[in-house]
Amino acid sequence: MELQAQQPTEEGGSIQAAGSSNRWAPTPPQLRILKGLYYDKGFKYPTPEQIQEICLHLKQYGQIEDKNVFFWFQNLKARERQKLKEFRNVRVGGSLDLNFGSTSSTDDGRSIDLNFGSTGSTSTDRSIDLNFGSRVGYGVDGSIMEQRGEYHQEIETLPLFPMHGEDIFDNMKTTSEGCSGYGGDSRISLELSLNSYGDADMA
Amino acid sequence: MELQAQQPTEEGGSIQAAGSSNRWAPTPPQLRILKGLYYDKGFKYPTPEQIQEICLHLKQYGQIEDKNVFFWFQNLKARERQKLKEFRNVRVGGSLDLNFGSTSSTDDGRSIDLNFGSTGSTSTDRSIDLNFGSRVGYGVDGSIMEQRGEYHQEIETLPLFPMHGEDIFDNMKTTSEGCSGYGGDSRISLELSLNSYGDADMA
DNA sequence: CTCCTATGAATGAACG
DNA sequence: CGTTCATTCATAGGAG
Repeated sequence: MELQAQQPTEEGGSIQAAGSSNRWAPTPPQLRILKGLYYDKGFKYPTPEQIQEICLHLKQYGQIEDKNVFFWFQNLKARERQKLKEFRNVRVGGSLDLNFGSTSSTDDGRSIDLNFGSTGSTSTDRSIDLNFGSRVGYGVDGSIMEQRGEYHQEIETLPLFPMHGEDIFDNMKTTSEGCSGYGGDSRISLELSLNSYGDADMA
Repeated sequence: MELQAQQPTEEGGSIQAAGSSNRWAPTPPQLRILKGLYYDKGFKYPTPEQIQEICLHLKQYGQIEDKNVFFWFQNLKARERQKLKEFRNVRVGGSLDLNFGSTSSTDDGRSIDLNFGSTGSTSTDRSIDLNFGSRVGYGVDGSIMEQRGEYHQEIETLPLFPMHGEDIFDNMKTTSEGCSGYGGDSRISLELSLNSYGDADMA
């Protein structure tokens, strides 16, 4: 939801001059850095803080926002995983020794030039059925989730509907785990030193 | 990649009614109601009972289950919180060295000038956006992430198979048989008489 | 110009 | 609850 008009108007200096494309596109330098982080450093799970830092630095090379960095990592991870998964399906029972880098994280592996299934190949058939079977039994009878309690910051007791006053569910999880208590603050110092990353994009 | 069965772009909307996708997609009316509850009434913490009732009413506008409502609220809350926290304690100061040996690191200081469009940030932000419907691009304001403690950094233990298919809802009432005590009395009258809440798309 | 691919973006679902 | 995964939508840019 939140389908808001994403007119880059807010930003005086958008990427492109006159609203050409509303979509962010990484500039070569930005791409180089991002790839460097991901492949060379194996940075696949940047924390929000790191994302901000990365974003800040990338701003030197062009307009960019946190979400762009966020999505970039998310997409890259997702796509790599997706392709790997497909491979597994293809080589079902097969003895093909696909010598792929196979998620060689924290090392090299940036030579991931997965290029298969291009142009009508019969195999690429992925069945997205993880034997769900009964699709979870959350019937209408009442699927309870973790509802912490009936006190928040301010219960407005909105009478959206009469609750009969009768407590139907008197036993929910009540997961009272005071989770989210990290408190820790470890400054990670990424000392990247790569200097070669085909600025000429890939392919 | 693989050929994605994309909508033939018939209607403006693109909701694969039922049977197509495994994933639930709110129909415009449902979305309107949900948003109305969340933004208009500030209803952000529905109890299990309320979730069921909401779900029940939303079924008039399309297939939907409890968990959908539950997730919808959860996601909206989470995302909204992310955006707000983004502006707070922007303690950058990490040592993220993004200078990959090239391109003069004109690090003229990391002035945290995250130019986020909507920097309102207030406690009562229940009027975030209700602009959708005119499918003319979407995108969001322009900010995500939040800064919290970081716990996983070098770990990238990717589970071979996330494997889900487990009943997310632990369970529900087990002995409260009285749940159906209001057989015909279930006058769940939600005040879903919201005003215009951007509601276009296909219906 | 049309078709196709790569990829940014959005969001439902799920994990810990 | 915050974060991550999975799936899908939409579009810029290249090939034909």
